[in-house]
Amino acid sequence: MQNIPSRFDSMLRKLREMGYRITPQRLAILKILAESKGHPGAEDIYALVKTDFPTTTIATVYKTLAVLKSIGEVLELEFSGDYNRYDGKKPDSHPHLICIKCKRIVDPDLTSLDEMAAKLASQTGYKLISHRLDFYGICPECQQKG
Amino acid sequence: MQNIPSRFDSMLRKLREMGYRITPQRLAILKILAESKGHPGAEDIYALVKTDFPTTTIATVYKTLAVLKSIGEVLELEFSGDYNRYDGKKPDSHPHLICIKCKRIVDPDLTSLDEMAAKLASQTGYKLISHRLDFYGICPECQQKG
DNA sequence: CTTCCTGCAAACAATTTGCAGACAG
DNA sequence: CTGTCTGCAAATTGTTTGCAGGAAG
Repeated sequence: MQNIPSRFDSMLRKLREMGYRITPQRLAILKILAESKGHPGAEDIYALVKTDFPTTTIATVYKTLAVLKSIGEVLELEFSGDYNRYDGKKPDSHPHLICIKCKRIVDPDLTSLDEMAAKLASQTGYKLISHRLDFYGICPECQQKG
Repeated sequence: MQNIPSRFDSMLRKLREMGYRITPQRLAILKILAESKGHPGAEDIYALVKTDFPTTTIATVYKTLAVLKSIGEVLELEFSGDYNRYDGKKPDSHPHLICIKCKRIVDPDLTSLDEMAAKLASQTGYKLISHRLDFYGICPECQQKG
């Protein structure tokens, strides 16, 4: 568990380090990413930013997300049908558990994936950069609702 | 390893069973999926079909892929930036090893994922339907080319 | 014959881009 | 001041859809 201020601070520091300008819109987006418990999409973030900065547009959100992606401070989960989801709390590759009904995404505790990756790299000669592991299923709540 | 005729035949049989019509275009697409060594995208398939059936359109390819997906005879690998890729040889969830330079996708031999999934299901109460495990890296050839 | 499929074109939706004016440093 | 960022609108791209004619069964 990381506490909220530290993620916000480290994102902010990294932005400064890399020479990016600190604008109110960017601060708002950082705050949302650092605080959001789930894995919001661009539109979710946009809706939240707009309450404080009504003139903001979705393009600004996407541009800021692109910057954060490029400096490794946000993890983008791509979905070709649905919109992409963003994880600013744990920006490095990690497994996700996705409910195909309610679309909720949670982070399960899983070990042994790193060992698997290391073995794979030595077996194949690939230089592994990242990975993606998603499990698709139906969460307990949705199972009850039928 | 499955041999080529059997995948083609089982796809064809499944289509028949489910009451879908067997058209020359569909046969051509089945053949491509059953024979292709890689993980072609819709445009790749389209280009191949067009050599035999010049009037075919990409819409037909997508519609056929949708049918095959719905009966579980093809696995769709979604990418939000790039085009999706299709695997007709092994239509069930399995790990992939993706080169971020040349975009080649291969199937590594990995065990232990099923155990991991089983443990996850019992720990979380989710009913797991499928999963997706992609490793992104740089293949040996691309490492040499710099 | 009847229903499903094909081919064409237009529609879609998430994301990206170009540009002029605004603002951070 | 200067270069980057914002906001707006238009472009992009892979994929989907509606519909009329054509073919499978």
